[in-house]
Order: sequence, then structure tokens, then C-alpha cells
Amino acid sequence: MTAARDDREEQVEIGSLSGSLGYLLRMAQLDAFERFHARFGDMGLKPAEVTVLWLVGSNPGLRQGTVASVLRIKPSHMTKMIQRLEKKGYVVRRAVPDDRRAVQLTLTPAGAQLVDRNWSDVLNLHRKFQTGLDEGEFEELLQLLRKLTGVADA
Amino acid sequence: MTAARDDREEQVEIGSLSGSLGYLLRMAQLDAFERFHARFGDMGLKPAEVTVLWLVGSNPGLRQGTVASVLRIKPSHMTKMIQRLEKKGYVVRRAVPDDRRAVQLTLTPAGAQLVDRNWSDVLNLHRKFQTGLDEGEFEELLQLLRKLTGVADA
DNA sequence: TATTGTTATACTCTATAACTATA
DNA sequence: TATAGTTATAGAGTATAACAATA
Repeated sequence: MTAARDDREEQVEIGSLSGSLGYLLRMAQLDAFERFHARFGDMGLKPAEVTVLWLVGSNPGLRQGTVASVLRIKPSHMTKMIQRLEKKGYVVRRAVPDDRRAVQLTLTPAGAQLVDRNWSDVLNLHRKFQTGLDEGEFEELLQLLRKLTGVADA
Repeated sequence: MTAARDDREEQVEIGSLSGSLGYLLRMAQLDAFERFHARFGDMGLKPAEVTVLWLVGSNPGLRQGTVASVLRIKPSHMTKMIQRLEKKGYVVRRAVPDDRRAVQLTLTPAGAQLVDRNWSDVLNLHRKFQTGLDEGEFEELLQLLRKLTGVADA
């Protein structure tokens, strides 16, 4: 009796949960992950990894620690992530000349190609799906999120 | 030379990352977690757990599986979460009379009290902090997120 | 002494599948 | 046979702390 169960679920009183920013952010992020996976799943990379590649591509020689702090990824996690990206041949690690404790990152040609080919699609991924938002609303949403998080406009 | 390092980080070119919905959602969620932890950390509950308590309080006798599907939490994780909430004395599990495979959830008096005392603060947590958004912008953001995620307005 | 990145440990969340007890 | 929930296992992300190399 699937119908009966579905009926039950429709009776749930969500109420003021729809006024919770935390809940809405969580739901939005789950949707975003699903869209990413549907479109880029066969690339074998996760959203955070693609973001790291784009950031390194835009800032060649960026230190690993800087990438971690900009993206708010823990250093110990960053290490493992960069090792994966290096193993896949997208990233090169090199000691920083002035400070040999530090590691500077650059993309390999394969990494650069991957970013060039896909970054635009990554940015437009959510617009093109049936989000219910028109272009103006989408931009408004981005603007409000930038203001909320303190991320500077491009 | 901390100053030197800070200077380096300020030179990072974020560029079109500020146009990425996924990135902004991630940053917003990190901020939201931090605010939650600063305000409710000593309660010993996480955002998802508080949300479950509120949902059960608003829908006494709700099945565990329904809670899981509404909040998009995996059933196996839901089991462990409910066990924690039960152990802390906030939730009671009972077999559903019509279907003894299923479990219906209700709050204990302690659970109900916790929700009554804190839910309003949970909802208002992000407004009151220096988010940079005024009340109108905050409501607009919630509205756009509801539209994006398909969550019905209260 | 302090900092960059690495390694190690533990815990949470996710993903999956096998299992139980019911239906 | 199918479903509700549980258990088990493996992987990713987070949080900490200890560590090596370098500053």
C-alpha cells in the first residue's frame, strides 16, 4: 500500500521549518549535489575538488594552505584531497622557493583542460535546471548569499 | 611573519567563484553551523537533531521513516540519531498499532520543553547576527530558497 | 619558538547491502 | 514478496593533536 504511506507523508506539518535558514540551506545544498552528480558524476570529481582546480587554475602557484583557508577546508583534509588530484594527474605540487615548508600548486595541462571545458557548465548548472527561478531571481539569490556570507562580488 | 602571509591570501583571485551557487551555499552553511554552535553548543545537540525534535513535536506520533524522508536523512543514520535522542530522554519510540514494523515518535516532556524554549531562537538565530541583511532582504532570501528547493511556505 | 604541511585517531554523515520482523 | 527499521561496513568530511622540516 504505497499510496497509503504517501498520503501519510503528505500530512506532515512542516510549519515554521520553512522559515529556518539552516534547513533551507541544507535542502538547497542537497539539490545542488544531486544536480552536480547527475551532470558531472562520470568525471569522478566532487564539487569541492572542481572548485580547488578552478581556484588553482586562476591563481597558479597558490599555496596549499591558502587554498584551504579560502575554501574553508581543513588542512589535513586538504592534504588528502591534493594527493588524490595529483594522483589523477590534474595538479602539480612544488616547494615554494622562499619558504620550503610550503607547497605551491599548479594545474597540469590535463587539469587546465578539464577546468576550461567544464567550469562554465558548473556555474550554469543550477540555472538551467528547473529551479523555478527566473534569471533575475537567480541573480538576486546569489547577491543575497554573497551579502550574507561576505563573499565579494566578482 | 604573519602579516606577509595575510597579504598573500588577500591577493587570491576568487573571480567567478562568487557566481557559483554551490560555493555560496557551502559558505553560508558553514556560517550557519558556526552561529548555531556559538549559541546552542552547550545544549549538546546538533542542528539536525533540533530539527527532528521540532518536527516530532509538531507532528506527535510521526513515523521515523517519514521524519527521515522529509528531512532527507538516510534511514540508517536516522536510527542512530533517534537512539541518541532517546538516550538523552527527549524522544519516545513506540510501535505503530496498525503496522508493528513501523515506529512512531513522540517527545518526552523534557523534549517538548527544550523545543518550546529554543525553537524561536533557532529560527531567529541568523537574523540577529550581523549578517549584513536587513529584515526585508532576509525574508527575500528565505523566499528565494523556498522557491529553489520547492519547500512550501508556512 | 612558531609555522607549513603531514600523519594519526576518532567521530559524524553518507552510501550500500544484508538482515529481522512484520505485512 | 515487499516494506520498516536495524545492523554492518566502507568511504568522505570534520576535529584534534602530534610530528617533521623549515623558518
